[in-house]
Amino acid sequence: MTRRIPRATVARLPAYLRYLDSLGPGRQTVQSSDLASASGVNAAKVRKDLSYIGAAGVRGVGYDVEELRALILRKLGLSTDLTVVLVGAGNLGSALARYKGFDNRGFHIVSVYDIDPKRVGKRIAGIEIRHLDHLEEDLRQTAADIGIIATPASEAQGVADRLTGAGIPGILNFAPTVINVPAWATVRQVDLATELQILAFYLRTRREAGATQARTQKRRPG
Amino acid sequence: MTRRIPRATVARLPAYLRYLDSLGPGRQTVQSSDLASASGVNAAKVRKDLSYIGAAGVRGVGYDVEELRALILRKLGLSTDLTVVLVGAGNLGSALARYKGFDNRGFHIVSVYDIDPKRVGKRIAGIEIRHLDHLEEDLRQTAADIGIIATPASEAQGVADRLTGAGIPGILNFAPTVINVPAWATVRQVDLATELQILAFYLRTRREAGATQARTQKRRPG
DNA sequence: TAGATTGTTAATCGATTAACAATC
DNA sequence: TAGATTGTTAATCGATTAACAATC
Repeated sequence: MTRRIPRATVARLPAYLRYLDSLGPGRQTVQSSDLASASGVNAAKVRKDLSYIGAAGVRGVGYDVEELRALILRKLGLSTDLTVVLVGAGNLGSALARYKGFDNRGFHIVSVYDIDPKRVGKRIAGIEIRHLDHLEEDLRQTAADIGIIATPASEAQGVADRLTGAGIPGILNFAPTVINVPAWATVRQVDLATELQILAFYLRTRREAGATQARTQKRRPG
Repeated sequence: MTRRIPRATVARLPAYLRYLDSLGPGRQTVQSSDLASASGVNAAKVRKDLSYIGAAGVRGVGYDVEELRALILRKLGLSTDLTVVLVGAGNLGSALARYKGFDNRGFHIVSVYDIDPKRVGKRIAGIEIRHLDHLEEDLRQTAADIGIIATPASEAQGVADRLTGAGIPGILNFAPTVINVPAWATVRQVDLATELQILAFYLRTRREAGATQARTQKRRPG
């Protein structure tokens, strides 16, 4: 009987993995406190997270680096590489196609689609850009695990429908719009401008807190 | 006395804003249920979020679109445009420099830096790429609100130190590593490969749930 | 054994949601 | 007035954290 892994824990596992990957080959064990400071959380939380995935630490010693790494990879579903198709070969799409960080971590972009005749037929990172019309037949030949959407917002839902229609269960959406998919599929949304907007909120808050503090300090008798 | 706005609420405000922006000029009011379905949350949550920022809805009618839009912009600290410097003019950095979604939403990239002599002096989106050595003197001339880091992971902490050292209060980090900044500054991290890894987890979980279901169904008497 | 660190409990905190009175 | 929708309460759920017994 497998216990359910909390969402928040899942979201932190990649950070732990990244830290483990950054360690030299000489390192045998890690402590929860190391993982904590490397990923910006509390050591108790790290231990709790690791207990959710069933990691076996040794009291007084820590966790075995290789064992923990393999366990996280397995739990994340990364024991085997995943195939990815990318739709949208514009600005962002091209950068994603060339991004080394995907391939390094076992995500292989197998094809790139666009509808712009000026782009179709060209190559990015060695992959020929195909017309979106070929999507369904290509996927019948070779299924894919994940579709990345890097189109304008106006096209995103239509592309998502075609991706899920062709059986792709996972979508990473970079278009700045919420998309709906069937219940059996999963979407994650990355909105670059949203990130800046959230940052802007905290800048404003800090600025005002700072101003308040300055006023408060001024009021103090010198 | 301003009430503190919860983190989760802040993270949703940009989605509400995006929906309001998508409405035609004819639309006078919106209901919490509209905002809810457009941003994938519950209508009660929308109303709670909006009450945190002090929105004045009208019972039986809804919220005034323009008033709400202006309020969210103000609360997010977007009443005035913000200036951004970008460090790293590689693959991803170049795409970010050209990304229309930033400028559209009031984030103006004013300069781009790199250390590669093959890139320095060239232009992206009309902005000349300058050598990183000029960062501090440039920022003394014209301060900036936000620094975007799009360098390799190995350089990210050093760049963050220089950005905060030059007084930049907000950092959006695309390098796949956690960076530390002084307490008065704010960082947000966007890790593209991490997003795929989290997606992979849910794909695996769904796949296994589906397999279990299939087995269970098989066991049923036909 | 002494020191270190895990694994887990229990308390706390924060976010979500249903439900409905208030009121346009 | 009747219908619609907000604003808020109260219950619930999930995540975080301190603290410490267990144990290598």
